[in-house]
Amino acid sequence: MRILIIEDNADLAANIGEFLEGRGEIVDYAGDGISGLHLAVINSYDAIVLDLSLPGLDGLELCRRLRAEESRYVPILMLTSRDTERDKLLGFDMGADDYLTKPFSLPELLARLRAMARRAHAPQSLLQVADLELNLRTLIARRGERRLELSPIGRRMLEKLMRASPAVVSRADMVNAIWGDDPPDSDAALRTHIHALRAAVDQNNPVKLLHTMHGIGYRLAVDDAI
Amino acid sequence: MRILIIEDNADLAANIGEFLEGRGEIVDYAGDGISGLHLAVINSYDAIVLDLSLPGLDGLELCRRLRAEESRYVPILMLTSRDTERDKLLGFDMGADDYLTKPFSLPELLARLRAMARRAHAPQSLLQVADLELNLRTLIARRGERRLELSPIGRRMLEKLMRASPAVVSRADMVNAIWGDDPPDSDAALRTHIHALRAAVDQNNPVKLLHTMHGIGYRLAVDDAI
DNA sequence: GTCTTCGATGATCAGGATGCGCATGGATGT
DNA sequence: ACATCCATGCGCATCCTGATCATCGAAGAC
Repeated sequence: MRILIIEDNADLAANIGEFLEGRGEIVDYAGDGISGLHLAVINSYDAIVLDLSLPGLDGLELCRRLRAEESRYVPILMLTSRDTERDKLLGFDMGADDYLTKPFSLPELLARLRAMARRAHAPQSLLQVADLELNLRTLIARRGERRLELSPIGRRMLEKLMRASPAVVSRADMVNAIWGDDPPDSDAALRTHIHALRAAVDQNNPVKLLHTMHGIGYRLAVDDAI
Repeated sequence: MRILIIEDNADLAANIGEFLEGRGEIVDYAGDGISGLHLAVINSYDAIVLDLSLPGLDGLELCRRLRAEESRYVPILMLTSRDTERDKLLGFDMGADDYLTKPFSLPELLARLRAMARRAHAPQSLLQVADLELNLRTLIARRGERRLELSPIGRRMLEKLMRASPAVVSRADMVNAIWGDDPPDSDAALRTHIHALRAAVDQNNPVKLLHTMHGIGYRLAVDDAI
């Protein structure tokens, strides 16, 4: 998952971030509301951790503005300092999906983030394209009866491609989905991973699913599909 | 937006309704399938929230009957109680546009409703001229049943021509559409690409679509059209 | 009306640029 | 030690371009 942390307490943000990164998530940070909103609009996150009290633009206002955007829906988990704040929040209900009162345990934070993200994708928690399927809960991918061995990056690429299918995923979108703001220097890395993914998906199968759109990107679909 | 909620659980319906009204939406209620279907046919909603399990007429059946109507298409979001129910749904696919498994977050429900409504009014991503079509999402072009092999520049030229059809696209416009501010030195490049595009589109077909307007530009249309 | 003329366009091809697949080895973290 | 990731280098495929020659069409001369 790609997660945005909006939190002005640098120590807390670092704590959360290190923990999440240790569990294989990709984390971006924002120290204030303005830059947080900006990042949230620019990029596409699977979930946002948002502190209620922020300098500049507070959590409630940020939430409201983000929901006002007609763009993609992003699950938001709000952090509050005291129970009283939280109760007040529930009355207001500015559009957060879940709440957590400090102090909290990091494993619980992660669990809630995953639950939110899973619900957000609920109808598609089993992605299917032709005889290829990816279970987002177990993270197991299959092509027919054969189970595919994928690296974490390979899985994310596959997920991105399957969600977009049968549309094309541009190289830029793919790079952004995998590495976010910090892509590797050359684009050779993407080529290498595509190569590995293609080997996993299409090897030993006459029906090819992963197609290259020269100069544009990649596309996952049965060849003659629309 | 005007939204219809068909849900027999009065508490849940009230919850959803209050939330949506708090966000400025207009909400109608139905407590069972029969009255829900009636309301849906009489009025014109931007979206419908439909519980799968209903007394009298269940969600699937209601969905089917509503789709059988020759009237306006209404986006339907189906609520299901358990993942198992949802899996069954995916198999049946009775025409709902989206699914949400209880429990769900209200902001997400709203986001999905808005997304559905927006999608219902989405700009056409399939361009058509006679039996020629170009899918802008998959970037696949067809002439009848035959699939066309196009280069990136060929695709952009075709898109430009199809959008303009049946009007003429001047050479200057075409050059600008493809290369922008940095056109090639000679106009030979454009001629070459037009040649390639003509070969792809009109070869082996008595009905020619790509016409040259001498001294003006190019035009994509059936010969005898205006 | 017909012919002539010349600029505009079509057809074709080869060289060069670019994009991409693929194999390999080193770097990194666990 | 192992998996994973990423950079390098090579070779192939595709694409783009410019050159050249053939053809077409509009406009004026007769």
